Order: sequence, then structure tokens, then C-alpha cells
Amino acid sequence: MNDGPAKASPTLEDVAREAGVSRATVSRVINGVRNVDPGIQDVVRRAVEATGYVPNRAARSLVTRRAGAVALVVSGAGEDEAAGEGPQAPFRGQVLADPFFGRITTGVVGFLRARGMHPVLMLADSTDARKQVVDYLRQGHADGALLVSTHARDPLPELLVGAGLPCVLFARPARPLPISYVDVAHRDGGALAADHLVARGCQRVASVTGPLDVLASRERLAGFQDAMARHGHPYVPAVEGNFTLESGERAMAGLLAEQPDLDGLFVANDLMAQGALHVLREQGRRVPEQVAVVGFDDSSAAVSSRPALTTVRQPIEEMAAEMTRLLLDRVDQPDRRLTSVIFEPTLVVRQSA
Amino acid sequence: MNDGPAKASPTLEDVAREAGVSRATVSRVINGVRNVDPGIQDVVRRAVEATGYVPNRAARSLVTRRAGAVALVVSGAGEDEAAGEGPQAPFRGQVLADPFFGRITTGVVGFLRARGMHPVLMLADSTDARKQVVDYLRQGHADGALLVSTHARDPLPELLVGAGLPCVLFARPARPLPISYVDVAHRDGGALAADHLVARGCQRVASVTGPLDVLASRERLAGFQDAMARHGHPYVPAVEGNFTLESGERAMAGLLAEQPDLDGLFVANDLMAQGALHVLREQGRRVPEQVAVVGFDDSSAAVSSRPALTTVRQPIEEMAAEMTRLLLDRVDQPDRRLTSVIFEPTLVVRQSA
DNA sequence: ATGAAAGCGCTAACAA
DNA sequence: TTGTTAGCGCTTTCAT
Repeated sequence: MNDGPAKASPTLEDVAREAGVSRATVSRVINGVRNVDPGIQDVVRRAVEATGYVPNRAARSLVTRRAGAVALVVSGAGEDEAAGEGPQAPFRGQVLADPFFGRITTGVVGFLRARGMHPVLMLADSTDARKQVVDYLRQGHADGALLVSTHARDPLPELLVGAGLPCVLFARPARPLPISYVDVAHRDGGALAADHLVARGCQRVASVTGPLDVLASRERLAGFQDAMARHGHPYVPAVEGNFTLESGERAMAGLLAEQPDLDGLFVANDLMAQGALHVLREQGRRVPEQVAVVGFDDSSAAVSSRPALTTVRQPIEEMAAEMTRLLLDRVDQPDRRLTSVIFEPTLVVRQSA
Repeated sequence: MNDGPAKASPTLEDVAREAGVSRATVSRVINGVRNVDPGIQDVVRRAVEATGYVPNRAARSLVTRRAGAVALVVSGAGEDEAAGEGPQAPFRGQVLADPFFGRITTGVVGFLRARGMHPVLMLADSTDARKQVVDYLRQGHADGALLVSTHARDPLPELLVGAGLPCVLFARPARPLPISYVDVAHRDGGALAADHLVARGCQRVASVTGPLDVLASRERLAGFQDAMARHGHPYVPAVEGNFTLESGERAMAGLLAEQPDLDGLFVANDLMAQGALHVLREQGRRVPEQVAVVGFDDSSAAVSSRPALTTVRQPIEEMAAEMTRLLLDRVDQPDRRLTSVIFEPTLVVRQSA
């Protein structure tokens, strides 16, 4: 009750004095170590309450050699992108504004907070930034990294593995690497789209793909094509896009010129699908009556499009949570063997197909 | 070069030995303290290189009493929202997937990374979570908080101020509070929209507002109305929305029923404006020829709409960077006086008006 | 079951 | 300008 000169926050020592026990005992109570007399536990807890004690993280980390934190790293463009970047260049990409990334964050935060932990957000979009990430971890700011690469040839996973730092990827690495990851069964997603279009009675389907140097894009297409083949459609016209709205518009226009009697379409992400919808409307095609469209991602674009998009949903939050669980396991047991966890996508049916 | 038994990472002591100086000298070089012989500086730097030394953050924090980190807190619904939330309930809101929040994050990260810092992401959407935030800071995980409230009556700012923790808000607090913040001149934004619509020759304008219990919504509307009044239009019909796409559709339908000869519209955010566009198209109104539409935010919805939205842009990244600067200043000089920084919005002209 | 004591790696007086 | 030294607050053997 003596607030006196309002001094620095109380330490273990203060609590120990208040409780009439030793620092060690207080420490044991706080960390839930057994072998402490229940009566004493109560006294200590009361003393903690009375003093308003909170453990000092730095002191604890110093001895446990654990930060009790993980980094969430968004690894951008492979090499330093803009050659003429200013000395600061703070606002280049808008990666973080991508709802895809938002869902990952939601999953990660949701999992961590239950353990009293929170992610440190890092951007790694240049050689320097990647070095910063490695150093940051080596300094012990975080015990490991959750890695989300936006581009294929990202060197960061290799750097991290090389430095012996615990790390889990969101999505299978482009090149084989001794590293754990979570991913979605992209092929199954493509198949889901094909099955749905065929079930609707579509006869002349086509696809707008993502960039084909991205593994996920190839897999979505392959899954779609394979399933179509199984339904008796040996050939599916496909145009490559780059996941942007504009590329979706371009691809749709091209496809329509090539194959005007098109009646079904699988687009490798919702944003391009939204672009496709624009072009179909401009050209007077009714969706879904004349052309059925299936997207991928179940992003906000799917909900805000008119008609709203039928789309393949990845359970991103769940994947992110699992990724976090894998990392925490790894931090606790560094020599545990590597794991990959693959999630199944689902079809969300709305108006467009 | 001796990797030997691959032991723990090198300490200051190791570097000192390698360089043939004392720990203190190495520390001085590393922290850029002057009064160190340039020759010795070189030797030390070489030793750092040779040993692969990186400073241990825990040890440093323990003595400096600085975490060298800040928290970025997204403070959700006022009270515990869902009464029946499970013990974990990880995926409730999708706040983090909001591109608005993404832009804030981009600004914060951009500013911090130049200083070798990174934000710790926290969600505070329940009484428990808010307590967690305060404790987290008190434990010294972070030196202060950047606070983004999604709801008006958020009690967290007061908690933080009460605990004497450094803190800066994004947006003016609902109730007066001794706290620094950044904000945008919402009234000026509304005026920008009015001026543009009038300049286009619109005669019968209306507005779809945000929730009127939110200060920013009221200000945007007031700015719009005032400017219209200055242009000789004493009365502007307005319908209240809640910032969602659907509410925009509803509001537009209502407005159109009430005032079918409408030729200009100011919508308090882009998502609702996108909804308004849908309804206008359904009812066969050409935008912008028959009805000109101005949105607010310059979000991704503005770019993906057809026609693309003319909209009022807030310089969110810059605001977030400034917010971060204010916090860091505050952490360094705790008794510095409070500040508010207000940014001017700009009009981004696209196709809709 | 509890206490005493030895550091974890670093910075910051204070001496020299 | 450099070195010596005393902790920062905590966990963790090792005794008891």
C-alpha cells in the first residue's frame, strides 16, 4: 500500500520480501513449477497481487535464452526490385494491404495470443532487409520465423535454414529445402472448380491462369485440366494472367475473341475473376446463365463482385495457425523432424456459377 | 575459422579477447559512442566480423531498460463482442484483413525498419485482451503502443494512459484524453467532394454517410454539407450506412426512391460507393454521365470498381509513419508535451465523377 | 519443499 | 581514451 516515491516496478525480490520467502520460491510459483507447498503458493500469489508485480521479460530471456516471440516475415520480390530506390523508400509495395496476408495474420495472431505471444512483423523485400531478418533473429528478438513468400525465387528460406534458425513456410518452397511448411492442395481446388462447372452443364470451358512460373498456378491449372479430362473434355483453352484485375480483363477479352461460345470459366484468383466479370458484362454476356465463372481464394473481391463469385476457398486462417503450431513445436524441440501439412480447399457457391 | 564444437554464439567477451581490448571498448564501438581511437575501432570491427558477433538483445534490454520495440495494437469492439465465445475463438474478426489496416501497417513498418525496429502486432478485442496488452507492455516487451481503434468507445487508450505507458493514437479519441494522435481533416475531405461535384455541374446531390456515432462520419458529412451550402445548396439529403457494401446498396436504393432525379453523390467510404454503383447500374443510370459518384478512402475497392471511383484519399501511410515518429519521440523524452498532427486529404479523380 | 548463490551478456559509472 | 567493476532481474543447480 505504500506507493511512496512511485519507484520502478517491483521485482522478484520485492515479492519475496512481501511474502516472506526466497526469490527462488516466488519464481517457482510464477512459473508453475510443482513442489511448492499450496499454502505458500497462496501467500506468494497474494504478494504478487499486492505488489503489482509483472516479470521482466529481458531478465527472463537472458537466462532462458528464449525470446518468447516469433517473427512473421513477409518476403517480397526476389532481388532488390526498384533499382532507383531512395535511401528510405518506405512505402513501396502494398503487400501488407493484401487481404490474403490479412487472413494469414489473423490466423497467426489467433493462435499465438492464446499462449500470451504476439508476432513481430517484418518485411524482407531486399537483400539488406533479408540480412536484417537473419540478424534480428540471431540477436534473439524472436525464436523463429513464420515465412510468407510473395515471389518464387525468394532466397530467405535458404538463408534462415543456413543459419540454423527455426522457420516454417506458408506454401511449399520453390526449390526443395529441408524446411517445414503448410500448403493447400491446389490441384484439388482446380478439380473442385471443374466438377462444379461440369455439374452445371457447361460444355465449353476455359481457364485464366496465374503466372505459370508460380507452382501454385501450375497446380491449379493441372488440377482443373485433369478433372475436365476425367469428365471427357480433353482440351481446355487457357490464358495466362498475373493475378491482377487488369490481367483478368485482358485474358477474358482474349479468350472471348478466341472462343466466343464459351460457357464456363475457371479463373485462378478472385481479383482476375472480377476483371473477367467486367468484360463479360461489357460484352453483354449474362453470368451465370450464359457464362459460369468460378474464382479462387474467396477474398473480399469475391463478396463485393456482382454477381458475387462462386470460388474455391483456402482455409488460410487454419493453415496459418497450423504453421504457427509447427514453428512453436520446432522451437521447443529443435531436432524434431520436418513436417508438411496440406489442407483441402472447399467450394463456396455464390451467384456466378 | 575454428568452428570446433559449434558452440553458443559469441559474446562481447569473445570479441574483446579477439581484439585484445576490454569489453567496454567493444561495447562503445558497437554502440557508436565516440572517444574511441579510430585504429582500435577498426580492430574491433574486424574482430566482430571474425567472430560473427551479434549483440544479445535480452542482455542489452536488461540494463538499458528499453525493449527497442513498439506494439501495434488493433483495438476492436468496445466490450467483449460475442457473448458465447469459445475458450480460444481465434478467428472472430477480420479486422486485419482490412486494407485500411494494411496501409497503416505499411506506414509503420516502413518507418521503423529504417531504425532496425519492427512492430509487435496485437489484437485487443476483449477485456482480457486489453489487459494482456497492458501487461505485455509492462513486462517490457515493447516500449510503447501505436493504437488503432476500430470502434469509438474503446477503453484501451484510457487504460494505457492510466498505466503511464507511451502511446499514440491513429484518429482523435472519442472522448478527450491526454494523448497524442494523428488524424486526417475529414471536413476538408467532404468539402473536396462537394467542390468536385459542383465543378462538374451537379445540381441535385446527396450523400451516403458512415455510422453517425463515429466522429469521422459526422465530420465528413459536415464538411460536405458546409461546402455545398457555400455553393448555394442549403440542403443535402443524406442516408446513413455502416461502411459495408450492402449498406451502400441499401442506402443508394433508398436515396433513388426518394430523389429519382439525383445527379451527384458523395459516399463516406469506397466500399459503400461500390455498392451504390451496383444499384445505379441495375437501375440503368449511367455513371458518371447521369450520376457522378465520389467515394472516400482510395481503397482497393476504388480501383477495382467499374467505373473506377473518384475518391478522397487519406495519406494513411504518411499518417502512420508520423504516428510512429511521435511515439518514438515520446519514448525517448517521456515528459515532452502532447501533439496532434492533422493531415490533408486529396482528391483522386478516376471515372466515376 | 525451500533457500543460497552463481551467473546469463550487456552497459554505465568510475578510475586510471 | 581505455579498463575495471558493479549490477540489471531472473532461473537454476546444488545444498539443506
